Amino acid sequence: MESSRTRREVTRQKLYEAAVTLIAEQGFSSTTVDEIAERAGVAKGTVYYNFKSKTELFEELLRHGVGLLTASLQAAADETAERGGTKVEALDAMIRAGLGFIDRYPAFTQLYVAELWRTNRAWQSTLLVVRQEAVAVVETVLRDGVTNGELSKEIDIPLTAAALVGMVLVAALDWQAFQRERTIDDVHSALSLLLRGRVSGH
Amino acid sequence: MESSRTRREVTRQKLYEAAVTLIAEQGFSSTTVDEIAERAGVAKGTVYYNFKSKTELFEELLRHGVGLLTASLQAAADETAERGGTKVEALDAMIRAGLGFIDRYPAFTQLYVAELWRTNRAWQSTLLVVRQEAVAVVETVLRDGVTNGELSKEIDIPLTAAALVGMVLVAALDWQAFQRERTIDDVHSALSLLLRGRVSGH
DNA sequence: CTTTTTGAACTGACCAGTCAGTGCAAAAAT
DNA sequence: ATTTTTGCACTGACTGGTCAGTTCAAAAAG
Repeated sequence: MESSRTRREVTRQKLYEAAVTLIAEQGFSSTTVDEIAERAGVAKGTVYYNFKSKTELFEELLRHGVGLLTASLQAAADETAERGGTKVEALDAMIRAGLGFIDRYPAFTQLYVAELWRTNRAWQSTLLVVRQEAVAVVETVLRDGVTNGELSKEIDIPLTAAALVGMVLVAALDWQAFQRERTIDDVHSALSLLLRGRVSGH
Repeated sequence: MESSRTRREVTRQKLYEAAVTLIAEQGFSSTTVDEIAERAGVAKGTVYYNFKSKTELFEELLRHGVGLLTASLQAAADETAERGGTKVEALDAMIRAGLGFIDRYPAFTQLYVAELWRTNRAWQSTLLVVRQEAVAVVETVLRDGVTNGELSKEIDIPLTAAALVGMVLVAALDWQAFQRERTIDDVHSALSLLLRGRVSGH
């Protein structure tokens, strides 16, 4: 049972990995279950032994991926706080963590962005929950920064959080897709400059 | 002849409008040609009379939409220049124009973002061209700002342009999807603050 | 002995694209 | 003035193929 959970775990992981790249490339509907099974090196029957349906496989994939992202953002924020860093430093660390995540799981990010704002989809409610968890991490840091006077009281927390997340997401996807020659540090510096307001002026 | 060209034009426009919302909601593959035809109030054959294929309809839709966006960004930049405004003001005006566009065509924006970073798709090359046109407008303003000393020489133009576009896109889509009660001015102020570096400090 | 996986065959719904035919308005012929 | 022709725009039933999901007996893993 202990060992069987492991075997099952391994198969599920292989299926996640196969599904995430295929769906990122082609979208959910034009990715077939046969393709996923083949890429994972597993029989089609196994997919249905492990997941109720193609949709359920996808929903669990979303939960799994956003869980990793949220944990990584939270860890970056916590480390900065422990070191006694400022909130801007925490945001900076979170940008870096976000970039690291996207670098490690570009397909997942792509797929997440592609699905996030769609309405009328089976997994809409799953996405809503999962998005809220991720955005909440950023919002909390912003709120703390305003409370302790480090950040301007004028900022609109939910909108600024969304804008920051968007800035990182889009810059990173663009980097992956169109500007491969850049290093993660290049991207991080560009975003850091924007965050710290050093674009205009000097 | 005059009237027949108009009739075709009207039908195509109806098909664009039907396709854009359906594809934004459901994605390209799970939107059927029958649905598009029904929503447009025409027969399925009419779709194929007007477009070679479902894919071609979609590609022309992309060209059409991004054309509108690019024109609107360019107009904002030009107006600011004519008034003798600064480059930061021009960027600010472009943010506003971008938000206006997204407000007017939310479905199009959604669909554009969902498709932009997908690889291995039939319309990849169309998207590449069309994206470049839009980003180039922002890059030009940034470049001019650096040249005339108004913007920091340290900024990385392509990455900063991508980040700015991303900030606007994601904040606006989030506004449309999750924060409907906000006005366009709220969103604009939040983004303007970020652009002008007034988030940290005062 | 139980859990998990295999693989192949099958079903039934669904869908992109086709095509023979309709309607109609303007041009040409009478 | 009336009839005939032309061709554009559109129609919708039909086809050939695809794919999610099922079934199951047998094998492998533990």
